[in-house]
Amino acid sequence: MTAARLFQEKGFNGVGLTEILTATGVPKGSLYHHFPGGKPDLALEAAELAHRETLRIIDDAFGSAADFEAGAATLFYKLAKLFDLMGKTAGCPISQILFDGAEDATFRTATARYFETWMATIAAHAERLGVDGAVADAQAKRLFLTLQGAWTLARATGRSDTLREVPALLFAAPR
Amino acid sequence: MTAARLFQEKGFNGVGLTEILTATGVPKGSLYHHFPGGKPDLALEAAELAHRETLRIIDDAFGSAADFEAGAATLFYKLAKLFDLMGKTAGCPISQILFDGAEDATFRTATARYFETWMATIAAHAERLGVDGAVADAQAKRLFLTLQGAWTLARATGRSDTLREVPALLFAAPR
Amino acid sequence: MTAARLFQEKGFNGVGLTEILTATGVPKGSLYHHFPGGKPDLALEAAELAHRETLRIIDDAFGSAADFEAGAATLFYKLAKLFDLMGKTAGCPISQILFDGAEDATFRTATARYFETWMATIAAHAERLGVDGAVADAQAKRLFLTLQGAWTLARATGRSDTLREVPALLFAAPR
Amino acid sequence: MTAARLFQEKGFNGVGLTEILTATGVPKGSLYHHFPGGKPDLALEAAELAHRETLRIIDDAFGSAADFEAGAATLFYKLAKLFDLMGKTAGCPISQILFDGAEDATFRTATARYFETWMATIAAHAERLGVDGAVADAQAKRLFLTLQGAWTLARATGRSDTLREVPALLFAAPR
DNA sequence: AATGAATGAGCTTTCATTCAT
DNA sequence: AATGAATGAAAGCTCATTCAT
Repeated sequence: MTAARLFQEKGFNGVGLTEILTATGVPKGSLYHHFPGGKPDLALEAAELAHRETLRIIDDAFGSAADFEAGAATLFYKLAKLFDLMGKTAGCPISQILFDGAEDATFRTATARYFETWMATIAAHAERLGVDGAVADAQAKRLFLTLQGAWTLARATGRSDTLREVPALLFAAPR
Repeated sequence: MTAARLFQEKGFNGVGLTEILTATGVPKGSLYHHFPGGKPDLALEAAELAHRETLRIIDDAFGSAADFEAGAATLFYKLAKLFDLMGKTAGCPISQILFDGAEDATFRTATARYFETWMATIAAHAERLGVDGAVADAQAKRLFLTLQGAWTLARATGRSDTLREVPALLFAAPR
Repeated sequence: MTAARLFQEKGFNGVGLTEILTATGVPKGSLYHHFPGGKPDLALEAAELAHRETLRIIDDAFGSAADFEAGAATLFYKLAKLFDLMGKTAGCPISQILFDGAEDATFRTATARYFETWMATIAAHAERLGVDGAVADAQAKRLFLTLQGAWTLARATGRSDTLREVPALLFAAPR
Repeated sequence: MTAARLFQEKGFNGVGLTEILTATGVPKGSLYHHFPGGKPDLALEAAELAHRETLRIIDDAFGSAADFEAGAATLFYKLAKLFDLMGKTAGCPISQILFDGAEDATFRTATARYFETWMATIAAHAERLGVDGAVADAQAKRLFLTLQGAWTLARATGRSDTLREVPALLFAAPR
């Protein structure tokens, strides 16, 4: 959906309903038929969409991977490519869509749920690829947190390589 | 400044100038004398303030530390405490203040500059504490990216422990 | 009908079609089959309903009365009770339904017709109960005007006694 | 004020802010400077204005009167003239302005206060003109209620004579 | 230098109504 | 005959900014 993309670029408060409506060609009155809750409702659905797309990307990356490290590398490459495609200005869709107004509890809990699903999915892939149970959870969390950070930094610098360099940082770097 | 705090909680687009003015008691017309550029100008200054405060926290944490790991632990504890103090709803001040509208290049470059300063500062502390050159840079970047991610996740979950658990994740977790 | 009641409480412009439809369970599209003229049409019918109900109350009150004064007393007591039942917030149904927008001539003439019917009916009861012709008309008009006024005042004060006190005012008060 | 007049003609819900703004030439943003509470605030002030004007008319009518009946006659003549001047479509300003949404307690209590002031003022004039205490109160109330009713009926019929005929009804009519 | 008043474009949302099925 | 989807005009209100003082 176009709305998801606009939110992802400018954040929940950064996009106006009029802007979305114009961009999509949808007439003004129609929106409240499909999203009776208005803008928050629309954002929630856009987030759900972005969430599912992200899950798909995670599964694609790890699904065909030989091991966890290879899967992670693929994942960051895919995200970097997407980042470039979207104009080097979009961040993590979920935080962008749901996080300007952290005062809204619905938004916060939805965000938490999505993030936890991502971590759980990554952990599941790790286990499937031979990583030991508890280690898998830690690895998944580490990967997720770094991913969030790298997304933010990439947005600031405008460099998608910020994302591509993460796997090396995670697995090759000495401690 | 109060403005910095409001921005940090609700993001650049999430706060209205009126809200800030009311909260600070500053009269409406005055703002444009001190910040001729208007809201962006104010945000830039609030960000600068938040940046310096963050630097101070980093220096405090590592300044009195026995080694890099201990410094990192202290840093995350300090941030967690701050997070609780601010109502479990604030995120990284820089991204909150400058990042709704990544379309603004001034905002983006300022953000990048701040982030790089943080990483460089952390790296310098690492070296001072005995971490080898290239390794120090990688460690600093890893710490920064994870910090960003953890801040975001903490905001979503409302749990400051998300931040406190990071050091264990970074240094104790097997790979 | 539920619509009549909503109009009576909030006035023609104070109620939305959606609100009425929701309250009645009638599907959105159906309305224009039964009321091709839309909202005004519905209001007209609601007014007709309220009118007939009012007539019934008038007839009930005077029908079993020993004399005109007794009938009037009963009438005001009935209306006071109804007023309490409706939440102390409803006024004369006809003015509420048809009178926000006096610009509509159809509404105005309908209102005039209803009011005149009420006065004529009361006058007829008066004559039947022994009041002399011309006097009956004056009495009926006086009663009607005071009734309107008392309804309005009752709405403002939220006191149904405002209505109950009218008969004493009309018949016992010295001049 | 123009706003008062528009409200008086169409009721609180019957007038749009835009309509008022256009009619007065006042720009959109200005309104909320002078009336921070928005439309209700504006309505409250318009009502206050109308209230004072009404008081003035009452005082004018009774001030130069030889006795209470003469004062009442003058009052109704003045109101009838005003009614014609305003296009035979305006009703009691207070009920028109504050009464669509009787759900608003502020509106209701303001209305009650105004009405009681009117009655008290009329009663005071009555006493001054020689009417006995308790009788004066009853007379004032009777006059007020009938006035309200007549205003409504005049609006429905479009005949200002409805108002002019009230004094005869009140004082000459046999009982 | 400092400010409260003023501004109009824009905000999200609701409205009464029409239409394709 | 009956209806949920669709519609754009208008609703009330807030916005960041400018200006006369």
